Amino acid sequence: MENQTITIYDVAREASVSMATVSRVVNGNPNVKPATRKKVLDVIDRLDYRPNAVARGLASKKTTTVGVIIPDVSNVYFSSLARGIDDVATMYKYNIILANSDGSDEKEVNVLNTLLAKQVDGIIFMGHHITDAIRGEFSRSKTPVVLAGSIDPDKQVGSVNIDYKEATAEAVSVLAANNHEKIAFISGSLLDPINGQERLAGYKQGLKDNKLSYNEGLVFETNFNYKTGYGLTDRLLNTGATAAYIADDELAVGVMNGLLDQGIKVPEDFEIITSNNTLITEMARPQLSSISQPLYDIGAVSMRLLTKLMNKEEVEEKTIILPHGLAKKGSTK
Amino acid sequence: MENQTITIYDVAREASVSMATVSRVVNGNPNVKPATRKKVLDVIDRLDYRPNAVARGLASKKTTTVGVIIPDVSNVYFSSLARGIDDVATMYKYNIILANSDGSDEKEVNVLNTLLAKQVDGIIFMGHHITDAIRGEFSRSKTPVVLAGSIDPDKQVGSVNIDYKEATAEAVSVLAANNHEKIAFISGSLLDPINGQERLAGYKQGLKDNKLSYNEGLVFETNFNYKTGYGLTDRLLNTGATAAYIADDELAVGVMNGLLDQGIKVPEDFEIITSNNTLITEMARPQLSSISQPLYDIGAVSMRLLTKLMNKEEVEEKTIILPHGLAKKGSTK
DNA sequence: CTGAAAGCGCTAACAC
DNA sequence: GTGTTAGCGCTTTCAG
Repeated sequence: MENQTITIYDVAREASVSMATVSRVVNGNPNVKPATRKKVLDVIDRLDYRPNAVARGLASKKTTTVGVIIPDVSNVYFSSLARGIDDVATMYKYNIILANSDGSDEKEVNVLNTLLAKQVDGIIFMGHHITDAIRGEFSRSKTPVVLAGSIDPDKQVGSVNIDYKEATAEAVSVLAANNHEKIAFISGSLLDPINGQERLAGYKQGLKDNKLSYNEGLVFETNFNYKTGYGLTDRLLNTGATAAYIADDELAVGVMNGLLDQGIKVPEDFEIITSNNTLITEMARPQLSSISQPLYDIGAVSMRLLTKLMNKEEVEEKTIILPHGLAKKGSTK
Repeated sequence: MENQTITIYDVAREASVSMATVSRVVNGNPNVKPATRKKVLDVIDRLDYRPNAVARGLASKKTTTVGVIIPDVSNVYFSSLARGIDDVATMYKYNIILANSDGSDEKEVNVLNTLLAKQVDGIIFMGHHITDAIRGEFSRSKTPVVLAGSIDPDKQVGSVNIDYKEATAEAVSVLAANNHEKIAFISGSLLDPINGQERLAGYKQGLKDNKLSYNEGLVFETNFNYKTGYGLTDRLLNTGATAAYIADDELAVGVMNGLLDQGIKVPEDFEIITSNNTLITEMARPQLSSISQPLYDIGAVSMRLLTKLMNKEEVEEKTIILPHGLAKKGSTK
């Protein structure tokens, strides 16, 4: 009972053609007479032959798989991007090797290296910041890279994002329009460009646009976690803030629930605008007003851009900015 | 400016040894004199040599990658499993090819085939039911398979789950203890064994244990979606139900919010127990009481089981049942 | 402890 | 249109 794997050679023999011909029909090469094509196809069917993608990869130097480096798949923000990435990948016949990095600089480098060792045709990177180590690896290898929902001030590689600065400024303006004087800014590490540069700049811009002054005491540098948000209540109230822009939905629900549990009414006593408009903004009560961004599309467009890069097509602009919006719901008046 | 990829052969030449020796040091084979090992390592470092995993895969017939078939990564239930899978995979030096199936029978088969073509060493399958087509592919290939959080009545392949029947019966008993006469059962397709067999059986068992009679009118077959749950309110109330067991968290929040928005108080007028105890049960107000299951662990244990199978180790029991619990929160009295 | 040599299964010129 | 022939980069006997 040998379970001999059947190869292209077996098919060639059975069909009395050369392996080159078999390869041609398998790859849809038109230079094959219909009759022989049919003959080969029949044998393939009879023998239940399946091309070995690994051998093909070695011979052609293309694996039709791309690496996706993600901080944490179980986080809705990232898994939404991942879904968009995979759908477009499938559309273009690519597969995805998904690797969690936990946002750890060290893991990111490790993971990137094993992905490269596996000869992926391209890489999609999601992360809060690009370390020099990662940047070095990126430029050292000629494998195309696209950042999805991640900012690299250097703009050396492709990227797809929304205009975080503008979106944040708008959110702050909405809050300011309701006569709040003290609007808090609650985000993750300010060392991450998306927070420390984009969003913070947008916050300052928003304040300025509404003749409000910037006060460092209203800036909260924390992490994107429900419990963290929930625990922030006292510190937040102590600043005298009556509204807040929050950079993450889970964090925002935490903050809101913390306020509610202390008897603070949202939006009557405190207004909140969050950033990702994920499903949880709808599940929360009151529903959370939010910047809306096309998460699925950011992933999808990233992958589409990557296919072009892998295909060495001309790309007019590899720093893509997608449109955003503002969904007013129950946490603003 | 040739960017010639540097191969094991280059290293061998530079280090004045054979490629066999280089291969040995790269693979940690102990049969190498320390001195030569060092010499080789130095050259590897100097040349910045990186083994080509594809070539290695072809020669060794092992790719150190496993395929993961998932209905939808952007669903927290599945992405939590995926996280457990990836962590253990990384621990054992495997990578994950992640493929979304949308729960479509056809896509599942396609995806399975491309995964097999890519010579994955093993497969983790998540899905609501196992079609004959899939079962056929599973038995045809000798690639080991493990089901994660998915039931196959046939038990031909490995699987990791909790005891859904028992857990559901317990949930129903908790509800019954609060003197509800009409307890609804709200789940997904009853054609899926996990719902139609396990959970429904548990529901009936729970009713029986509490001397309540089964009434088909209280069984809701729907899908796991927030909006669907939200839209269920009228039909649900019309049955006269005053409590419900719900098979999915998003669905449960939908149902609850629908009730709340019609002025029904939870848990005073209506009690709810949901099934997955994901983070959203905590974010909801009131918080949702839930069966608790170790999602991350189900993924992790699945992957661990798969490593054993791939390694041809003896496995005492390949149908693994993990413990569950019941977390009482705000949606029950 | 080390080297030689034969593949792994397929693609890609290059002839005919 | 179709066949021949080299490899792709590495692992793995088998000698020695």
